[in-house]
Order: sequence, then structure tokens, then C-alpha cells
Amino acid sequence: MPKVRNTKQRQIILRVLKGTNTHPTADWLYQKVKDKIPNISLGTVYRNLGVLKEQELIQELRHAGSQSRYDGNPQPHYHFFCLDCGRVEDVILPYSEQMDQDFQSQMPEYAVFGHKTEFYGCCPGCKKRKQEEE
Amino acid sequence: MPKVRNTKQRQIILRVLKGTNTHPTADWLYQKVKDKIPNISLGTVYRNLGVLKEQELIQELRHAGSQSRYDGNPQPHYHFFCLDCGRVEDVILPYSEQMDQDFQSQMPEYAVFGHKTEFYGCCPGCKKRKQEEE
DNA sequence: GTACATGCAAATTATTTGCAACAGG
DNA sequence: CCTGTTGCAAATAATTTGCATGTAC
Repeated sequence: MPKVRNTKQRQIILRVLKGTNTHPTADWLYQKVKDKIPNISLGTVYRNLGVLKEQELIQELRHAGSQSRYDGNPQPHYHFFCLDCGRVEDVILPYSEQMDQDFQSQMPEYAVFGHKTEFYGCCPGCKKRKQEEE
Repeated sequence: MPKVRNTKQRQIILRVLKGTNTHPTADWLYQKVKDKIPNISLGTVYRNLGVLKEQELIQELRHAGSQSRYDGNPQPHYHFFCLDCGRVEDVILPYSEQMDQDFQSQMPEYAVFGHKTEFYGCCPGCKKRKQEEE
């Protein structure tokens, strides 16, 4: 495993990501970080997100039909995806160790490290907007 | 919503997908379907997977660092991703309605339609191979 | 016959990579 | 200094799309 240097670019990318709860895309981060480092390149953002994920300081979220999103909170927790506006939010439910235990007892030949759960539906804003349209 | 025709291409794509439990990629399906329809194009496979998903006859699975995979079983159920070999398998655990109810009571302003859960770890084959390498 | 669907190829989107110059420890 | 990292641009991978033609109903 190669050594990792503490570059200004990486520091700022991490700080910006930790400072938002919007679960942004690489491109959104690129735009934000450009305010601090105007000549940073998108490639650098991607490379650093890769490194930070490797170091388990952040996590990557993937969902059908959109680019990857990143979460500055590396702790396992659940997410909600709004099918209408694409917003991603944290879910206020504790991680279920029980699920992993249930998995383990049903499928004992497997080694399970954990699970990811994403809820989907309609966020409060979109729900309201839809009701008003009727 | 446009009318959907029952084309030979779509029939075969669906049949091949329903006939495997490997949760294949679009490209894998394309290769398989070519045995039946030699001059089918990859674009047609993608377009039909889109239509079938729309009709809720299949579902799409997405995971960091790999292309989309498709599942011929539209019923909500959980999946296991092997971090070593990339294999995707169905999990023998019932869908937890309870989770959706818990979500609903914690976050009542949201409309929740369901959730997806993917376990990750090491499949029996890879687990065994790793043990032997030690 | 009408419109949805196809094959083909080109386009688009998201992400990765080669490389020479730069900079952290 | 040494080697990881950057900016830039070009390359790749995955998926989507325009269009003339084909075909289901």
C-alpha cells in the first residue's frame, strides 16, 4: 500500500465534502473546490475521492441512472433517494447488525462484511408539490 | 405512455435474463442473445432493458466500480456482492416490510415506496481460495 | 398504414489515465 | 531528493441517441 501525502487539494476536497450533507457528485465538488483552488482539475478530484475512499474516510454511493455521489461520513448508515428530484438524504434509522446476523445464519458459507440499504420514494418537497398539482 | 410492442428481440432478451441467476450485465446479455439473433445490436439490448425495467418486468442493480447488472426477478429481494470476484447472488432473506414501516415512523413527511439492500463480503469460493493461500 | 422498434454508427456522459512538471515529508 | 501528486489533455468505458429502414398490430 503506497504512502499517502497530505496535499492541499485533498484536504480541501475532504473539508468541502464533510461540510455538506447533499451527498454531492464529483462534478459538484469540483465546482466548489475551484473557489478555493481555481486551477484544480476534475481528474484530481476523482483521484482524491478514490484515495479517500480507499482510506475509508468517505464512501461512494451509486444509484441507477446517475453519476456516483459521495458521502463524507464513512460510518455505515442508510440513505433515502428521492425518485422525483434525485435528492439523497441520510436516514434516521440505526444500522441493523441484526440483518448481518440473519444473513450469516441463512448463508453460513459466506463471509459478510456488512450491507448497504437505500430507501426510495418521494421527499417532503416533492410530495407537497405533487399534492398541489392535483 | 407509448404502446409497447412484443418484438422478437425483447422476448428473447427477457427469456435469456429470466433464464439465468448470474445477474448479468448488458454486454453479457448482448453476447448471449446474439446466438439467437446474430445481427442484434447492443443499442437494442440497452433500449429493451430500459423498456422492461419501465414495465417492471426486471430490475437494474448498480454497484460502485462496475457496470449495471440486471435481474429477471422484479420482486423486491436482497442481493449479495462478492468484493473479490464481483459475483452477485440472491439472498435468502425475506424482504423486510418492517424496515419500511420503521422508516415511515421516523420520517413521516416522506413517502417511502421501498428499499434496496445489498450485502457485501466474500462468497464461498473466494473465501475458500483465500484460506488456502494463507 | 401507422407508429413503435431495429441496426448501425456516431455522440454523449462519467470516469480514468499518461505524462511532464510540481511539491510534501 | 525521492516519490506521490498535480494539471492538462487525451483515452476509455458504459450507455444513449439520430436516422433511415423494418415490422408488429
